Amino acid sequence: MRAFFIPFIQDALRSAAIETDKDILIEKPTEKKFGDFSTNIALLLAKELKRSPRDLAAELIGLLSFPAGTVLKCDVAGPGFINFHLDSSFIMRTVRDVMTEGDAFGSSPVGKGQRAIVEYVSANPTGPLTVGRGRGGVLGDCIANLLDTQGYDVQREYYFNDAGRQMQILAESVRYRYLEQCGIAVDFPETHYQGDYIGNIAETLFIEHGNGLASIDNLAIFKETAEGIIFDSIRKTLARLSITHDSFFNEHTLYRAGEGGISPNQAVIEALDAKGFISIYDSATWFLTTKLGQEKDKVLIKSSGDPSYRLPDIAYHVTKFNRGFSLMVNVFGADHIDEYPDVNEALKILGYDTGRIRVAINQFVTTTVGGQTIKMSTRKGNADLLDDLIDDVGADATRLFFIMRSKDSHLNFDVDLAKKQSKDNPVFYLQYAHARVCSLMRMADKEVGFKADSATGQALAILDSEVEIELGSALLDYPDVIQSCLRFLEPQKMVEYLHDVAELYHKFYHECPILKADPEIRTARLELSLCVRQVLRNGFTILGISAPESM
RNA sequence: GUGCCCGUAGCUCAAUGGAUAGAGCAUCAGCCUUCUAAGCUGAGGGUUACUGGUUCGAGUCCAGUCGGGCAUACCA
Repeated sequence: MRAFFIPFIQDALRSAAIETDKDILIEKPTEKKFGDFSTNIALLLAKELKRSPRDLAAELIGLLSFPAGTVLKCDVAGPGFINFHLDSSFIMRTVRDVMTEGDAFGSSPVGKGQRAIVEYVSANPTGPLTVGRGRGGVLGDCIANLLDTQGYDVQREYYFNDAGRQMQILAESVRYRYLEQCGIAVDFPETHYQGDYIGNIAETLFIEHGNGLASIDNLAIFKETAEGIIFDSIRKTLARLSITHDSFFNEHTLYRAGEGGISPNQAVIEALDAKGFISIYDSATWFLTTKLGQEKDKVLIKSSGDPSYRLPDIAYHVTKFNRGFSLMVNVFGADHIDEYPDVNEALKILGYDTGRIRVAINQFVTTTVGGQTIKMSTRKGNADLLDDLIDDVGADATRLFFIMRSKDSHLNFDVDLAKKQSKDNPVFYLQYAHARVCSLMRMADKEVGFKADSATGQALAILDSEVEIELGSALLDYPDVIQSCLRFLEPQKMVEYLHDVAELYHKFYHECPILKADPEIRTARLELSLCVRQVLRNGFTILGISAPESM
C-alpha cells in the first residue's frame, strides 16, 4: 500500500520543479487523527530548499492528484507532515488483492533472473547441533524464504570443514572411547570432546569390529565413522525444524587443484601476491593487513604448511562470485564477527564487488533452566542440544522463539517458559487465529453453505466498521513487512506483524457477528476472514511454522 | 587495552531520525444460554543506564562515562 503513494508524490515534486534523491518515506501514523498514512518529505526537503516545511507541504498537497475514490483528503500537520486520509472502501477494495493473489500475495519480481546464495548453519561435524546453532539456522532459513518471495533463485548452502584440527581431535576422542570399550585403560584428555555421543559412536564401532581396531594407529575409520554419524544427526535435527540445504560445500575441495593445476587456495595467494599483499616471514605466509591500517598481519598459511581458516574462507567467497551469485547472504554467530572483515578486504583487493555480500550476525543464545543460565561448549559436552529443545517445546515454538527477538539482541531462551504448552507460548496466539478462521469456515459451510474456494472478495468493499478497516489495512501492510524484513535481514519484524494481525482478527471476531449477520455482510466478513487466513499462512510459510486447521 | 553487539515497564523484548515510547508475561478489575475464553475489554506500571552535542525534531545519530556479552590465535 505504501508503494501506492510514491508515484503521485514524485509527480507533485516534479510539478513543483523540485529535484531530490531523498527516499520518499511513507509511514503509518501512530494516531488515527493523523490519517492512514503520512510522509515527512516536506520536512526533509525544507532545509535544502530554504523553505518553511509547512508551506512546502501545503504546496505539494495542492499539486497532488490521486484517482477518484482513493484518497479522501490530505492535510498538513505538526511541523510539516503530510497526512493522507483514505477512502475506507478503497482499502477494502484493495484487500481483495489478498484473495486474488493468494499464496503469491506479498511476492514481487525484484529478484527475478538473479541468483542468491544464503549460507547458514555451517557447523563442522564435530558434534550434535547446539541450541545456539539453531538460532542462526532458523534466521538463515527465514532469510532464504524471504528472498524466495522476491523472485530470487535461492541456493541454501552449508559450508563445512571435515579436515581440520577439530576433526582430528574428534577422531582421537572416538578412539579413546573405543579403547575403553575394548577394556583398555586410557587417560581421556580434558582437551578432547567429552559428550556422550562420542561414546555412542565408539560403541557402534565396537559392535561392528569388536577389538579389531584396537591396534590400528590410522585414525581414518574413527574419523569417517564419526563424521558420518554426526552429519546424519545434524541433518535430522535440521529437518525437524524444516531446515534443508541445497548444497553442502566441503572446505577441503578448496585445497585440491582444479583447472590450471592450482588449488583455489593457491590461486588466492597468487592473486593477492600480484597485488602486493602477501609476504612470507616467520615460516608462514601472511596477508599484509597492516597495509590496510590494521594492527597485525593475518596468517594465511601456517608454518606447518596448512592454510589457516582465513585462506579457504576467501577462496570460498571467490567461488560464490565465480558461481554467478549476484546476492550473497552470510549468516553466522557473533563469535565469528572478526572473520568477515578480512575476507571482505581480500575480496576488494581482488576486484570483487563486495556490495553484493550481506552479513547477518546473530548474537548468542543463553539458555535458562529453572532460573539457571547454562553456558554452552560443545567441547565440554554440556551444551544444550537442539534436539532436546525440540523434544521439549516442539519445532514451531523452537523456530518462533529463535526469531521473535532481533538478531542483534542476546536471546534469553527460557526453556521452562517455552516448555509450557499453554497460552504463554507466543506461537499459539498466532496459530490460534489461523485455526479460528478454519473453524469458522467449516461452520460457515455447514450452516450457510459458504464455500471458501469460490469466494471472490467482491463483498469486501461494503465493510466499514473501524475494526474491519483497521484489519483490512493491516493485511495490506504485509508486502511492506517483507521488504522491511529483507532490508534489515530481520524476520523478527514478521513475527511482530503477524501478532498484530492476529490481535486485530481476535478483536474483529469478538466485536463483529459473522454467521449471524445479514447475508451480504456475512459474506464480506467471511471473505475478510479468508484474507486474514491467507496472510497468516503466507507469513507462517516464511517463518517456517505450521498452520493448524484446528487446535 | 582495542573492535563489534547490547543497556527501554517488575521480567522477556519492540519501536526507518518523526507526532502522546509499545507488546507479551506478571499484578489488579470486568466479559462465555451467542461463530473456538489458547480469546476480548479496562487499570496500574517509564527521567529509554548517565553526561554533553548535532537539528525543526533523538530511545534511535555523534563524543564521553558506567554496566553486560562476544571477539581480539600460526582453532574454525
